[in-house]
Amino acid sequence: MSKASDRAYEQIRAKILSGEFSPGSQLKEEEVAEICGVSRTPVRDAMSRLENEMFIYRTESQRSFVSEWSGGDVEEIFTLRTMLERHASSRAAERASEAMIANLRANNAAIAEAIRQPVPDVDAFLQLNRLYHAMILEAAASDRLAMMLNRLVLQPIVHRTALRYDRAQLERSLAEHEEIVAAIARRDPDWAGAVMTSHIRRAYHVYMNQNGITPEGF
Amino acid sequence: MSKASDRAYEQIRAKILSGEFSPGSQLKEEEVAEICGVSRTPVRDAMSRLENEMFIYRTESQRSFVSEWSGGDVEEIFTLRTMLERHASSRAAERASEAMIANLRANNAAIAEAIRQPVPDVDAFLQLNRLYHAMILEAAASDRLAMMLNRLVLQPIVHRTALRYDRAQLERSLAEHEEIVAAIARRDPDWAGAVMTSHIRRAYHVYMNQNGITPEGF
DNA sequence: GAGCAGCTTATTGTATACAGCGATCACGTC
DNA sequence: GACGTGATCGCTGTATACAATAAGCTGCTC
Repeated sequence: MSKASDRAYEQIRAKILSGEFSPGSQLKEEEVAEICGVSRTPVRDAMSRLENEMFIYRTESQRSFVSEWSGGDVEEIFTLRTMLERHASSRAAERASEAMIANLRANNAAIAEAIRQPVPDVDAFLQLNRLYHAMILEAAASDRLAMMLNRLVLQPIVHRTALRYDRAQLERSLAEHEEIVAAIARRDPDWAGAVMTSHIRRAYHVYMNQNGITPEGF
Repeated sequence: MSKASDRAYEQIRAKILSGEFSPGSQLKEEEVAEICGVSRTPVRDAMSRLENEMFIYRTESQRSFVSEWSGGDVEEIFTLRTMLERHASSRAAERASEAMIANLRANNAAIAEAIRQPVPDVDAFLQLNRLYHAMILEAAASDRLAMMLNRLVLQPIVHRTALRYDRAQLERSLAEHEEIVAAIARRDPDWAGAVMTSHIRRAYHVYMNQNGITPEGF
């Protein structure tokens, strides 16, 4: 969107994720406006977006507070993501054009190059990974699905910076990406959906382990 | 939300659904503000909500237009609704408290009474029906699921006023509601999910028939 | 006559002032 | 001392004025 409103959005979001705005604390428009160096108008805009994304919630009297997240929320997000992404890849298997399939393959090749460096380029991996999921979503050709999923995917980035990737995990992720493309190319929605399901579920368990929520290995 | 912003939202939405704001036409904030008798501020609020619900879309230069709907959109909405409501009723089967189950049963009893009048009370049916789905959603205990589903359910009301209900259809709908509650009471998520799936799919086909999109009976 | 430059106008973005509503606290009453 | 009741104040909702940006038009050039 527009500049001031965007900057406000990014800043507030960053402060929530970093903990500077702690869970449960109240966000007052005027106060936030001063911090962001803009007026209340763009702040209100930003806050309504953040409310949609469930970073903040409002009481019945319209006061805003930073959402408090539990392990249950993380589970919920991944469960919904699983359902939606499975559906997206099934649809993609039915609808993707040859050009889209070629693009997916090219993306996977780029990922392979990024992670097979002497020291894997994790930033490049993450970016290409996002792009890959976005391409699947585009191939699914469902605006509403895209909207729901995008809102959801924004969220679990909470502790993302803390995630550690070893080479085996990166390779496994790539192998799944390739299998999904194969399933799409063969026009097999069940296959595509199944691989995507395990792809997301695995990501979920990696996430939970790394955040110490489930102590045992997998 | 607040009063002016809410009224603007309702008015704009109504005018879109009635066709007074025709698909593809531009909505200018000032113009709409005058029509609604409020200032641009609440209109902007309302329009951003409507954008979220995909009633309107914005160009890259931030101008707003009324969305143009196709049969594909309707299919998409029902498909997503099916997936989400199936999930909701499965979760409800795992989590609903005894009190909630009792409430669901009471609701179904109220529906029975409404539709078994000499002339069925369709308005009461529709309201109780909405309540029923809201209760399932509450029992599912997933805020994000609720948010997604609510945004989706708002939409297909497009031609709702045109829907005709005969007694057999109402009875069938009630029977499904009762079966879903039975499945929840038995804590059988697959059963609950399956009945809900067919419940929504049937509604979809009724809708399509009544709007003449699929000519053949079912 | 086609295409581009620059101006004009239409529309959205932001700031600010004021209105309204609910929360909170102080005071009085039982 | 607890609880209701009223006043104060803090925060959000709305209106309006102004700024910025993009679309469209006009007239110029080739």
